[in-house]
Amino acid sequence: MSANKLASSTRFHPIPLIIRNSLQWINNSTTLQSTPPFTPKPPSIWATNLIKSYFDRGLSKHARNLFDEMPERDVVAWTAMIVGFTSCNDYTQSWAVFCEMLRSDIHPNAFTLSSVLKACKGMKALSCGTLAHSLATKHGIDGSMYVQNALLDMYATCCATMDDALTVFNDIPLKTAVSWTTLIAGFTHRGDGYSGLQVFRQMLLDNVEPNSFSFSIAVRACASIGSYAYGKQIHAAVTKYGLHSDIPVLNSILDMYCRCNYLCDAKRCFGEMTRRNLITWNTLIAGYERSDSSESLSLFSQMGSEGYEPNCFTFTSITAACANLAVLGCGQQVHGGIIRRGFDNSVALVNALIDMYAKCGNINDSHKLFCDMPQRDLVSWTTMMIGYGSHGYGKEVIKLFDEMVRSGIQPDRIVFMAVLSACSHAGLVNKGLSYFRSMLEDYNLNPDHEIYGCVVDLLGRAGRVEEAFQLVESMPFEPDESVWGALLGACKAYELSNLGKLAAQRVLDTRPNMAGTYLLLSNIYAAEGKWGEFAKMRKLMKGMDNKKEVGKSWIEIRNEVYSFVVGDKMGPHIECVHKVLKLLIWHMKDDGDVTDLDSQHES
DNA sequence: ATAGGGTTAG
Repeated sequence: MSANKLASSTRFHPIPLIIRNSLQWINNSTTLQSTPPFTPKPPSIWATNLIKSYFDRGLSKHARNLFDEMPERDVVAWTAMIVGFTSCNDYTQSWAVFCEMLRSDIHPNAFTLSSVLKACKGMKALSCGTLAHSLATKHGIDGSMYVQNALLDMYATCCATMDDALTVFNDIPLKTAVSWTTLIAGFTHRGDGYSGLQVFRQMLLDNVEPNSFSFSIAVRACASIGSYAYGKQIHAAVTKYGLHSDIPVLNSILDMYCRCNYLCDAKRCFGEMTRRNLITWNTLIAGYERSDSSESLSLFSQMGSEGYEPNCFTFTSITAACANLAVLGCGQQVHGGIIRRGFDNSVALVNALIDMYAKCGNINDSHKLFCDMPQRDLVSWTTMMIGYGSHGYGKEVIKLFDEMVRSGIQPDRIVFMAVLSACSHAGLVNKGLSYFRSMLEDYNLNPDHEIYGCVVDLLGRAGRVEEAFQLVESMPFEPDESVWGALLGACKAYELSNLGKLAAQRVLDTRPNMAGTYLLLSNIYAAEGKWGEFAKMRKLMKGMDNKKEVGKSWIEIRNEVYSFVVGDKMGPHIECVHKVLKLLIWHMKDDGDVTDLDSQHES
């Protein structure tokens, strides 16, 4: 029987474990001369061992039943329960067991507190964490290194700032690599990779030897600030330290190269890995999804032929890849694979499917998935709103927003961007402005550059360009290129050349390489008949990489994707396309319903 | 018999 078969046959029959444990005990007692061979271990030790084994197999119910039947339960047994629930990510149960333990007058030790602090971290429950902290002080075990590191981790994860975590860190007399790594992770996981890297540097200056854990989080910090230069240096250090075959470290290096947009380095790193796991593949597939979705799909099939089973992470990236490519047929097949594996209970994955159907033009399927969800998170609502918005259903977006707030979910900046952009495209200007005001008044959210960009776009599209300009002037911070860009778009559409030139100049001040801006500017000059200026702009554009500025459209017909740009000759098919277009226009005129989606006026 | 930090999606 293979090892695999053995594992699966024991999964639902835990009895053989007892036999295995007893054999182990017999072996131990016969080999160790100092232990009397005929004294059996107390039953509570047997039971505690068994509890741990149950949890290792995910059988928390069995563990709980056994624990309930134990006549005497010491700290170790209680702690094993707390550790077990935490390892199954059932933090609430873990905390409940801890409270039950306190009620039973059992004193927690350092093992118990470091474990329960991990549960507090998992629940992000600062109140529980501080209670555990005071108990640690009360029982005089706050000097334990394990407890100190766990406190540091809990405060870093649960608090709004790093202040409390830093206080704990500074009070640790002997800072080990674990303490330093926990602090680096604290900064990095809240998005402050820069501080994370500074702490890593301080760790090296303090002559604390970094290990594989420290390296992987330091590389993650580089990825989060997009620093290829630091990332590459740390990669070199990893090789020097002989950690070039540590899979998690290499996975984070791979991810760093992907996020810094150095796909060549990523592919080389991947090729040099002698050992890989599922995360390795998922990292590369996710990396390619962002910049080369079709390559991402071919990596997916390659992964399958090498015998790896995709998980939820894999499918999320693959679904996003189908969305980016707008390949409905492929996306539907992926959806089938998700259902077949029972992954369709994952909220994140359904969110990705909603986005995929919307981007493939199938907004009804998006809505059906959204309605059938037993649970929705903020991303679900946002994705559905962006989908409706991009299809021109402005009023549906507003309905969804109100429904979301009623269901008790707090909106964030991204949701407001979805609402504002939907209002902008549907011409619901006043409605959009009232949402803009309500952001700060009702939800205490400070509008940032992107939000101002949306509002400028909202006003600009409706032709209220003067008001848009006044808004830009009254902004509490310096407008950036997203704000000026929105104004420029409006100036172009309404042929306001003077303001347009000012806006374009501002965009170019901040982003001198934006080919699209030169294009808009050159068109303004062309419209004015200033052909000398026009030629100058076009000449400036020539030298730059403006490949990404070309707006592409594509359509999937019989499993083939055809993409085309404005004025494309599209080979032999173009004649046929024109005929179909003519027919479509004729039908639309006949119906008198051409502007159906664009005509949602404010009521 | 019970305890620590790291890597993948949205």
